Amino acid sequence: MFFTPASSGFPAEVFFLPKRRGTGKMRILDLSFPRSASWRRESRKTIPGSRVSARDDKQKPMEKYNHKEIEKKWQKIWADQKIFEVEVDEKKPKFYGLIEFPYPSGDGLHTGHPRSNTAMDIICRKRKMEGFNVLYPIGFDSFGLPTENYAIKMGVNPKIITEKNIQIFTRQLKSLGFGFDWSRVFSTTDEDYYKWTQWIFLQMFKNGLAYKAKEAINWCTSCKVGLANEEVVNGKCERCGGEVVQKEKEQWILRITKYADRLIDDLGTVDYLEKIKTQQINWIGRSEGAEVDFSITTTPPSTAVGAPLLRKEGISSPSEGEVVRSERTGGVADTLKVFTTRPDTLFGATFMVVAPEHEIISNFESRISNFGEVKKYIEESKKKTDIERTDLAKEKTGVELKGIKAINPVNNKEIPIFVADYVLMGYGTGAIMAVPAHDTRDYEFAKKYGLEIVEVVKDIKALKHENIKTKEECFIGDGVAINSGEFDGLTTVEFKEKITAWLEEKGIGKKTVNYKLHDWIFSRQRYWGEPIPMVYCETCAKKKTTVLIIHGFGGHSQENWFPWFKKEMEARGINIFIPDMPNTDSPKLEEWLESLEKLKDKFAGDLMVIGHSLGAPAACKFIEKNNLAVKKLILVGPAGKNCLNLEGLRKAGFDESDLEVAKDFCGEEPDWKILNKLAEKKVVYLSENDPFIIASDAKKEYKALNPEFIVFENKGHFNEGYGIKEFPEILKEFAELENNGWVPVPENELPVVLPEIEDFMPTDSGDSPLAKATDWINTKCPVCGGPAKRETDVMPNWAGSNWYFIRYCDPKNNKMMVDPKKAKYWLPVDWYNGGMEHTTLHLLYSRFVWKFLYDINAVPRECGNEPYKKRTAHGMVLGEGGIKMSKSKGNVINPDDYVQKFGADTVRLYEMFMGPFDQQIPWDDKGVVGVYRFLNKVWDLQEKVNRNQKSEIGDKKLLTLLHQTIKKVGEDIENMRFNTAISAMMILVNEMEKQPELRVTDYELLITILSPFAPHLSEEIWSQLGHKKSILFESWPEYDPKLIVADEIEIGVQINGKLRDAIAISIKASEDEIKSVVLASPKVKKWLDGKEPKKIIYIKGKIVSIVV
RNA sequence: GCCGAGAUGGCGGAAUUGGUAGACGCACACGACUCAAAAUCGUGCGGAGCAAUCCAUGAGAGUUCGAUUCUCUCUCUCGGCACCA
Repeated sequence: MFFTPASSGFPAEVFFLPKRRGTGKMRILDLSFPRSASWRRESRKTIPGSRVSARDDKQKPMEKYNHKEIEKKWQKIWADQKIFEVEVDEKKPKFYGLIEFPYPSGDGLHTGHPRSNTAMDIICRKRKMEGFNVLYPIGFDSFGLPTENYAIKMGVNPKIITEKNIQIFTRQLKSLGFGFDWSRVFSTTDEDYYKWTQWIFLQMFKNGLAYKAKEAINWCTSCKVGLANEEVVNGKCERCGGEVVQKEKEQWILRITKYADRLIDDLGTVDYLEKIKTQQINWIGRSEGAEVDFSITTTPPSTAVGAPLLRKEGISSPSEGEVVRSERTGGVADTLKVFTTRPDTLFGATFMVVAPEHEIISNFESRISNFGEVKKYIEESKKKTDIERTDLAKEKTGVELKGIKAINPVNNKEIPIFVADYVLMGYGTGAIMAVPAHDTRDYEFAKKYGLEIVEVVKDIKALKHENIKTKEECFIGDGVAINSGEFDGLTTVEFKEKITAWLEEKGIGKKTVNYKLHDWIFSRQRYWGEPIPMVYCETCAKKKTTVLIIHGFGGHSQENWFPWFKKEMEARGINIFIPDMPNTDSPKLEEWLESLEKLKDKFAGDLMVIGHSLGAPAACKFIEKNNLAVKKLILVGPAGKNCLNLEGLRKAGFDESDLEVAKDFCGEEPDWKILNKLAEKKVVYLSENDPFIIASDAKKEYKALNPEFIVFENKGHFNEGYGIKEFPEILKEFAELENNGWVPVPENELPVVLPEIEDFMPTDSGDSPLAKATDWINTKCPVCGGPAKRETDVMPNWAGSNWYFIRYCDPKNNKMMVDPKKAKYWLPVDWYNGGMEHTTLHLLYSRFVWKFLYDINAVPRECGNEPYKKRTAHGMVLGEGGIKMSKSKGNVINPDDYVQKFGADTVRLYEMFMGPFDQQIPWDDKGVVGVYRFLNKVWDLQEKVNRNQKSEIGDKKLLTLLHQTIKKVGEDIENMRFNTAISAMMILVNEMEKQPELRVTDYELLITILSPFAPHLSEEIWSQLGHKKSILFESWPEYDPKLIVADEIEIGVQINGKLRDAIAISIKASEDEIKSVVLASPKVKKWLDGKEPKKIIYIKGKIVSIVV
């Protein structure tokens, strides 16, 4: 280790400090180093070569504690006695402490890991001593790009690298003595684990939360992988910094947006740091406002200015001035829909802006007179990378769409339409109404192009205080309406409400909520991830499914849950028909059947029919009459006379003519036996309080049909009056349907094991490297048994880390994701600590997945709808000099060296002592020495302990300090103020050192409160004090409230606000006594200089302030 | 640009219902032990001054008997978001 320069002749130790991190060199002390004069003097006298033996002889006999031996010994004892291995124990309260499981990178553990791990270890050890059944698990988040990239470079299977890295991490983590339950360890790359990650995906698919769609995705040109929006930072890849471009690709996507509201609202029920909550809320970015339709007119102005101009589908654009009403369904209306959070500024909307990608531009191509110019602008903006687009933010550009105008619905004014890239297609509707008087961006744009600015909100503050000037000419705050016709004088809040109601009434707008959050792109075109358990079957894809919904009496296609359902089905690539039936208000069965027969030719593939209300009997007759083979028949209502609830209908207010209609449809029973044969699967929805159908009768009547009955409490027919907007329960009926040919792998075939391949290189075409594994790809279709191909994309890294904390409760279960009994006991996590860098994505995703699992009862109700009760965050450990640690900078600090040199306890203690836990702190090599000295002092104190004498020795002051320290350490741990807790213990130890003798009980208390921080040392001392059991079985000490009050206190004396004196006085002294003592003090007398005090203020136990 | 956090000795930091600024640790200086070094122990350690004292918590103002703590203005640093309508 050491070498002696031949020229020097000095013992090597004089000149060389221990090896430093990173440099690989010895640090050489400069001989001109200005050491003490005596050192220089003495060093000149030294005789080379005579020292080493002398040192050995005369070294102070003080035995330093042997951290290497002690730490090894206690780590073995903890493991042998399985002290941290826990099981469900209903008799004890549980505590589940969680840290982010590490990614086993090739660099090994760095100093950031022990910071979080030690903190939670301290908390968990304290909880254990407080009597809790503590679960503190560990595992590895082992899928991921760095390993895969390394594998590509070295040509080794990532599996081998991962296993090796995990071994290194395991050894390192064990060397630090964390109280992990190692019996529960797993890695996300374990087949037993990712089987359930895949299972969760399948549940999402079956519940309509996973879909495959062709979408422009963020494509990292360097990693050759699609990224979630969340993974793109400033237009660059979060991971490698490579350029990100848009690429069209079929992707698996998870509907996280469905949970957006709950992900915000439920934050009210958890104990997270405020800033973490804010980050979640900002990321989801919910904003409430209104959608408003602006009609479009062509110039020269149409004769019907202000009337909405509508266009039939298929006609490229209307002729001048023509007004065409579109069909209610299927037509593309010529309105420009905008989203605004400020509908109250509608009167100030003087122009409109659409994003370059907006369809209106191509729809009106022939009417836009300057289309060439527009096209050029669009192409230029497409060429800009995201970075350029943001860089150019200062200067807004755009082109007017000449030849078309929009009409402001509130005042019928014609306003121009622009295309500009400051409007984003991805948010709202991709079009805005521009209100330059009250929006900075619109203001900038209007100024540049000389557009009209109409002020419609008056600043109330400015009205009250005329001298206050607003900073800019454009006022964006709330105020009072002006220039807004009948709405003048309303406050912004009132106005928003009124105008939204007005828009809804007129049918030109509605209240809307928008989110920044997008659905989560879940495909990665890589190798080292969980295979997505889906199979593509061309036969099934061709087959296609047709869904037909027959609405009820007085119904039509645009109401109830039908529009929502149509969208859901279309997203799955399913043909769906919801025809408007003839004479809906006085329907005749014959007419309906005729109209349905006309549709028949359009059906393709398997047919599924839903009959809703009066549509139910119509559906039955339709199928029977036309001898249609139906894959599934769903009836929501009575189809025959026996279960028709005539009494209920009368009570519900239907008159006799209505009942005649019911009789027309239901009077003649369908032939149930034939229907039973024609329909492969039958489901009947019932509700206990449905006025149309009596559930018990229905069950009898439908007996011959042999259906599955689904009974809802209050949802079978109509819910909440007429027309629920969404009916998610029904989606399950379509779960096994093909999604454009995508078929889920049957659950009993999981896991879909990642095949071993040789070439991991991703392709420029955007296909996963798995696409080359032909043996693996070709499989059988689980539905039709024909040849099919496996999905070759894999899941993102987040997939495994979403739910790992659930699996810890029951890591070896091969029957289910988690045993509900165990989940019920351990979950939710009581305290989760991790880095700030994971408080948006990982936290959001895992909360989403938890909520989903909660909804489908995969985690029991008792666990609640939030996975983490409490979430805190630690600051990053920076390299020396305050620079972020990175391999490329060569300043990564490996805790191994410090564990070797100073021991695990020192590393743990230093990581906690270096500064406030939540702030980022640079690592300081020298600082480590301080806590090492402290631990040695604690060890050396053993010499002072009087083991026989348990009675009063030592003074009361020490006892007071001891109990104050117990109090402080306990409180500081709870608040994660570990640095001050350690400092308090240092003060106590310094004080104990000064004592000639120590009571063994006092020393034991010190060791007990120190034990969570420095467990090895504490255990060793504890056993040397004669205890047989681990200190972890000791209870956490309580301080004596009487003892924490000192007998004598020091009180400061201020004269005219300046501190002039301090006097020591008994705690029992009264205010008057204190005042007289103060006034008698010579220093005070001197400063008073004979003057009479005007006022004497006494703050109890703190200060006396004299005013002259 | 917006949101959030922060700025205290040579360094990491402590102290807030407004009440003795600089705890604890590092570094440094001197001393003890040693032939010597390391380790250890002791003393000192914000600045100016021989001292009494004065000045000091990013800068400037204010409230108060008293402000690191509260209010206002400004500067800088860090983190998050970034044309989100």
